[in-house]
Amino acid sequence: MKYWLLKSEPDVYPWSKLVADGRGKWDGVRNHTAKLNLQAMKKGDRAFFYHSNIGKEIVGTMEIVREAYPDTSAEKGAWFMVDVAPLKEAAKPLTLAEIKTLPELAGMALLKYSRLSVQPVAPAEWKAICKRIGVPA
DNA sequence: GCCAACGTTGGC
DNA sequence: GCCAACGTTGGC
Repeated sequence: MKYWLLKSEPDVYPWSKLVADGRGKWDGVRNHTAKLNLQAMKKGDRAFFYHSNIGKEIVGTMEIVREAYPDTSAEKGAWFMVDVAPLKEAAKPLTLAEIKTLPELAGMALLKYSRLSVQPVAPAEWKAICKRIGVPA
């Protein structure tokens, strides 16, 4: 199983909406590196939901429930989307500011490639973050 | 094929 | 609101 981090601006698509819907389509990704990550996802992989811009924190965990398929929001070209379902809400969200202070998370893609909206998370990082936010790894 | 200009993302 | 990072576009 692989681990990922997906970013969304909460005023566009917040965690609360995903929870209310029970399942969501992760579309609109228009960056090639992010696209490759979407295509590498397997059903059953896990991902963090990160609120960018507002909040700047990891707010919950998700499961990939449908592997990459053509993005229905794309006018042309081969962009892809996946479907996700919420797993656990963070008992205590982990902010970007906190992530920067933790040595075990210093290598995160989130810090190095701040603009990448779909990025991989190392297993050790996944475990450390789950512990911090109070959800089962 | 190079590179300057420009647009977008996202943190501050 | 500003700015850094970085991807894309277009002139040459």
